[in-house]
Amino acid sequence: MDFSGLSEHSLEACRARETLDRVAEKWTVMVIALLGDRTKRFGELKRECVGISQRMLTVTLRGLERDGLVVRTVYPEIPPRVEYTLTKLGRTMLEALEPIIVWTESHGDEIDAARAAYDHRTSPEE
Amino acid sequence: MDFSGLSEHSLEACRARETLDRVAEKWTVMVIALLGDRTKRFGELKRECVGISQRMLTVTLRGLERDGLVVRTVYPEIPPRVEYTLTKLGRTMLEALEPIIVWTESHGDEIDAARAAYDHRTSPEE
DNA sequence: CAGGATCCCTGCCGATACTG
DNA sequence: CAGTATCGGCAGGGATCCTG
Repeated sequence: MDFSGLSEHSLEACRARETLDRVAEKWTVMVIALLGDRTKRFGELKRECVGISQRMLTVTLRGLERDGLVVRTVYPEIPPRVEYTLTKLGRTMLEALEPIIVWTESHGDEIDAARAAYDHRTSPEE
Repeated sequence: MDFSGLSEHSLEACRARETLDRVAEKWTVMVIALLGDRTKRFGELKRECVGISQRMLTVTLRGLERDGLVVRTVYPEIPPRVEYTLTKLGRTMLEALEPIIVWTESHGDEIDAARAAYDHRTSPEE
């Protein structure tokens, strides 16, 4: 594992953080993961992204489209139908995301435990 | 690659997102990566995290300590010396982070290009 | 040196209402 | 159905000043 690019060159690091901001955008990872299955419609994503607002789904999808991670296809029908699909770039990103997604799923408990222990140490009262 | 856990169970997905929020915290990834080299002092991290404020470095490190990803060691000297080290859990997280860090470094240009093309399509004026 | 405490402002994001 | 537009709260985070 070589992180010299990150730790030695601040420019590289800044660049990485810049791109990571996109990953960090609250709903990005979930939307990308949901589209990993297959092409989906707007309403479908909205249903599966529990808790997301209509506005944020739109904003997130626009951002992903802008970054070339997702393609948006509009079918001129009534009622309208819009489908979203991962691009090739989007799929490589999902692959790169997989380890950290798996990590969060398998280490969530450890973090909760560490957090509880920390909170108990710092404020044992109550 | 199986993301059925993410796409089929919204609870799992929520859980993952919750943990990912921590990863998303503006400086988390950079600090973790910088500590990947070796144990470092507060001032050292501050110098290497170009652009971070003193406050945010403190806040970030406290969060990481709380989550059991980093250990904080205070040496009772004058002037004070405080060192930060990745825990075992922290190192596994860094490993899981590596692919996406590498991805951002190697696909930054593609994203920039896609973005420029998108912006040109939607607002060609100027 | 390594922070704690304050002030303050920006922009993220949710809620709501409206449209092709 | 799949958006756009608008308003508003509030928390993330920067700048600054102070301390053991």
